[in-house]
Amino acid sequence: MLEQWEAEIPGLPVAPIRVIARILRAGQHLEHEVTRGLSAHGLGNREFDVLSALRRSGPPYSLTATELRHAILFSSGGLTNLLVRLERTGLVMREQDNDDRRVVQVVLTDAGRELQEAAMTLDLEHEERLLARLDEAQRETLAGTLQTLLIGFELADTRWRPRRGHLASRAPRVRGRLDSPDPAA
Amino acid sequence: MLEQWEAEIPGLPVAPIRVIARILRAGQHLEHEVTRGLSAHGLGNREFDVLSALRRSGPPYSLTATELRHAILFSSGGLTNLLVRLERTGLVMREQDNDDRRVVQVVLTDAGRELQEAAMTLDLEHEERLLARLDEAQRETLAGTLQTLLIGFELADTRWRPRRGHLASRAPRVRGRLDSPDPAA
DNA sequence: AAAGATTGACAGTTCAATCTTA
DNA sequence: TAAGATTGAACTGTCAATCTTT
Repeated sequence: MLEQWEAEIPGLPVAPIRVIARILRAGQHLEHEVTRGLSAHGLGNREFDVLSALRRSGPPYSLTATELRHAILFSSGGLTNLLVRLERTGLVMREQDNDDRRVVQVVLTDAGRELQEAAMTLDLEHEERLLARLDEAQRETLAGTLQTLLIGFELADTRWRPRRGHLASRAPRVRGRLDSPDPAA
Repeated sequence: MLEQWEAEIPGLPVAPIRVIARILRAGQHLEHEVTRGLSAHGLGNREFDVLSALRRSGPPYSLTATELRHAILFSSGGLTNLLVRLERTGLVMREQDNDDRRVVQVVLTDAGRELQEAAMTLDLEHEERLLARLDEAQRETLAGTLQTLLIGFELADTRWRPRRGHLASRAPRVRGRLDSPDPAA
């Protein structure tokens, strides 16, 4: 492809294509593969992302709709639809926040937690296979470089940037929620 | 995120997430950015991909629908719709192949070629800015590793694999087309 | 005013079924 | 029989407008 451009339009600054087009194309393949794996559980990619975000947030497995939007880079309306679907299948519940009645708390149900864990187990094996061609050093470097890229994107992109914390909250606690009874502590 | 998983489910083999989730997320950001840039020309991501594939194939700027499907990883029906849109706006033309009347040849019009070149100029500048945080060595390594990943995907995925050539034709010629008059040679 | 969520109109994608040609 | 392309149904996503709450 790069050879084609060089032959057609010599001197074209095609360098960024090598990185960006490949990320996009790899992303397409990966998304397709992951989706295929999840379909065994009747889940879509986005549904799984929501369940996973809730699961890893720890008890009480609850996040606000806005937090979820940032976690999965989704539009406001799109998330509402997603949550409606998940609620209809009994995987999450939506409830109004008592402190600020504008916000919706999304809570993972037991069924949702079980499904997420089953799906994740298979998904991780699948992902491991997809990376088979890379050795440990390559994965390490790749992960690091992507991290650098991502930090730039998330800082620059005003669309998804929350006002407080989120990316900045890499300090002590896993996720500082104020109202968690946190019975497991 | 990895810290959250480790805290919630110790020992979970989350390693692949570092790579795969980041590729997916970076892909989302990049797709969004590229789309934003192209919208100035009234083009979508996929439309631009089609025009670009045609442009870089060289004179006579013509590919079959199936070749385009592989170039942009698209479903059969999706491509038809895409081509209808592009034809309606006068950027490509579809014509039946004379040798095999099942196949459709897609030809870039002059207007399509001009629009592609204008859009690409801006897009490359934009992409360059998106990579600003990476130095030359990082880009080089990243491109190489992604290449390794992609080769694995494209070999394994029966969905998009053409019967002859395509990826396998990394030998002498850029793209071995049999019927090109190739006046530029 | 401004933020959070929802709604409805709209566009784009995939999938399965179909048609034509090899 | 099979391959290439098209069609139509169903789904999913974005966007702009709206409603409620702060």
